[in-house]
This record gives sequence, C-alpha cells and structure tokens, in this order.
Amino acid sequence: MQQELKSEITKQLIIDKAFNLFYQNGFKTTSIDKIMKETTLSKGAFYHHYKSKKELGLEVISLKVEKRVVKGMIAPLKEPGNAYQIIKDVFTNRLKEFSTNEKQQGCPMNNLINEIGNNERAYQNALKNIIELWKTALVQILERGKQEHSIKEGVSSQAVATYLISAFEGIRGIRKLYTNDTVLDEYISGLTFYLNQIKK
Amino acid sequence: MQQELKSEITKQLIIDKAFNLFYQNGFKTTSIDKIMKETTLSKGAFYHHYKSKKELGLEVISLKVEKRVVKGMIAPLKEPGNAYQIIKDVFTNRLKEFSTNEKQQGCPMNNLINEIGNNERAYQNALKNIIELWKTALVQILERGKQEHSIKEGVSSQAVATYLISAFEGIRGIRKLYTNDTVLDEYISGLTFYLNQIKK
DNA sequence: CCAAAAACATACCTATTAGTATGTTTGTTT
DNA sequence: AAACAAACATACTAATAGGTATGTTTTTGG
Repeated sequence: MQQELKSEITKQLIIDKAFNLFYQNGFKTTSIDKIMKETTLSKGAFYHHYKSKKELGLEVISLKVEKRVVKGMIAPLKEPGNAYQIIKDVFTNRLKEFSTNEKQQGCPMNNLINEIGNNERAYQNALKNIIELWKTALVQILERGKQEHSIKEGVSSQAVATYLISAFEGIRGIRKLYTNDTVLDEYISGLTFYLNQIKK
Repeated sequence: MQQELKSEITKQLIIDKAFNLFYQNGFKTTSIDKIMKETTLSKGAFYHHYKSKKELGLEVISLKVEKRVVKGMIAPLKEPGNAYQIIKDVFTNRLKEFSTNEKQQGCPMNNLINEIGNNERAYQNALKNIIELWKTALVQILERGKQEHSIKEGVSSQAVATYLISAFEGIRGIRKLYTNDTVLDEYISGLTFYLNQIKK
C-alpha cells in the first residue's frame, strides 16, 4: 500500500513539472529529459509510469489543465447569486487576477489547442472535453438567469456561451504579443458592452 | 539581373512551402530539411538565402501570413458600402468560406501566436503588427459607421474591434477540436447578437 | 527472512535537429 | 574568354529527441 502511494506521488510530481514546462516552453519543445531533470528523477522512472510522451500529455490535459479551467472559470459559475452579475464578474475578474507571467504565457488550454489540437485525435478529445464542460456550465447559468429574469430570453444560450468563450480564449492569445494591458482593457470594455445586450 | 530574379523566385518558393508546412504541421515540428525537400532544392540553397530558421519564420509571418489576413479580413473592410453590413458580412462570410482543411487547421496567425508567441520578441512583433493592422482597419470602419449613422456612437471603437478580433481568433482555435460546424454556427449567432447591439 | 515485483537508475540506440564546411555549377562583369 | 561572385549541392557536425535494454534498489506478501 505504501508503494501505491509512492507511485501516485511520483506521477503527480511528473505531471506538475510537465505542466509547468509545457506552459512555459510549449509542448513540443519540452522533452522527457527536461521534465525528469525537474523532478530529479530519471528517465527510467518516467517510462516506468508512462508508456509515452503522448500518454503524459493526455494526463496533463485531463488532470492539470482541466482542473485549472474548472477552478478559474467553471466552478465560480455554479455559485449562488445573480446570474448576470456572476458571468460578468467571472470573465472580468479572472483576467485581472492573472500574474504578469500568466499574461505573457497565455492560456495553457488555448496554447495546447493551437499547438497540438490538429494532429492527434486523442489530444483533441481531451481538450474538447474541457471546452464542453465550460460551455455546459455557461449555458446552465444563462438558463438560470433567464428563469430568474436577469437575462433576456430571446438569446440562444449556446450561442452566447460559445461567443464568450471564444473571445476569452482569443484575447488570452493576443495579449501574449503585447507588453501592457491596453488590449485587455479594451477586451473588458467590449465584453461589458456585449453583456449589456443580454441583460434584462 | 537574371540572377537577382532567380534569387527572388527561390526565396518565394521556400516561403510558400514553409508556410504550408508550418500551417499543416506546426512551426517547431517543421524542419529545414522537410521544407527543402518540398522545394526539391538543397539545404545549401536554404542557408544561402536565409541565415537561420528564425529569419525564415519572420519572413513567412510578414509576407505570407500578413497577406492572408489582409486579403481575407482587412481589405474587405475598406470597400465602400454600409459600414455595419460590411463588418457583419466579413466576419460571417469568411468563416463560411473556409475549406474543411482550413477549419481543421485553424488560423495560421493564431496558431503561430499560441505556438511561438511567447518565446521570441521578434516573432511577437511581427505577429502584433498584423493584429494592429487589423484593429486599425476595424476602428476605421467603425468610426465611419458612426459618422454615417449606421453604428451607435456610445461605443469605443477600439473595444469593439478588439472584442471582434478576439472572438474570431478564439473560435478558429476551438473549431479545430470538433468535426462539424455546430460551434461555428453558434459563434455566428453570438456574433450577430453582438453586432445588433452596436447597430443604430 | 526471502522471493517476487514494483520503483527507479544508467547506458545506450536510432532518428532528427539546426547549422557549417567545402565543394560544384551557373551567371555576371570586364 | 577569364576572373569572380552568386546559386546551389553534398557531406558533415554536435546536440537533442523519444524510446529501450538492462541493470540496482526498495517495498511487499508469504
């Protein structure tokens, strides 16, 4: 039983270090050697726990990346309160909370979507799963808002959810090109204006 | 003079093949060998014309990628006609025009932004330049729309431009994860709804 | 406590990478 | 036509990639 725990701890360590390196330097340019150097373990240890880099990548997505999105963008949507206000707060506050590094490096999920989202079906599905979770949560709160009369009814919740997510991921990429927050402020103004339209 | 022309033709050939490979397989995973195999020229030829892969990358961005965005998204904004209608048409029609491959591979610019937009300052600037061109053109037509009373005045043109671009680039990435156009249709609905807000 | 298995380490392999050194061929200039 | 430079080719290098083979150490179950 002690061994099983040790195995779990090691795998978690590998996943953590891999996520960080993928985020800072990209997926393709991060080698197993670099990851294992970070863990201070050996390559043998890696291939004992994972059969390939692909398998690790999938675990990083379904564990680390997904958890990050859930924590930052999905879970807050499920809190009680005025639906309209929650949506507005989540999308604007999250942006403002980001560290300098997070602004420069962009969104881990969006980076992966655009770096490896076209070659491997397995990566696609793992990433799509996160997007679907996010969209579902947004649709849910939009529907709640409609029922509680804080959000207009003549709008497709799916459409709004997709548009909100698209713009958020888009700006996280674009912000990487700049060295100041002007573009983020513009995004927030544009978003606020959009949300005004769905407000009842 | 004949030599100068030959040089230009060769460079253009290399850039074309490089752009295609970058688009289909990514920047980092495309080697000089692969590019030159496509041109049926040699590695020696490549390093005669370019001093590094980075130099080629910058030319691909500032020539091919920029031209593509200008042709598809910027130039149409400068045509005469109702400003509101032009914006709506450009953003919706362009999406519907994309081939299956273009839907699966996403936006060449956005792919590069998210794959190499964080390491090299030179890449950042080249890509930022395209975004700025796009934003400027959008602001211009939005301002024109305001003057001609087809677009509301109480909106920051910069904010709307940024939000429109963000959402467009975002959806091009997200669409890569899917095998059908549902998400694009939702985006268009969401966009239409947004544009309704700025319509006068 | 001892055999088996899990956890990890070391050394290696083949392929590929960006880039260089040194050619040969083709075009230009005088 | 000869001298020269530009255009391109061939053969290489050192580094790095993912992955494997073969160990040693640690834990576990009987």
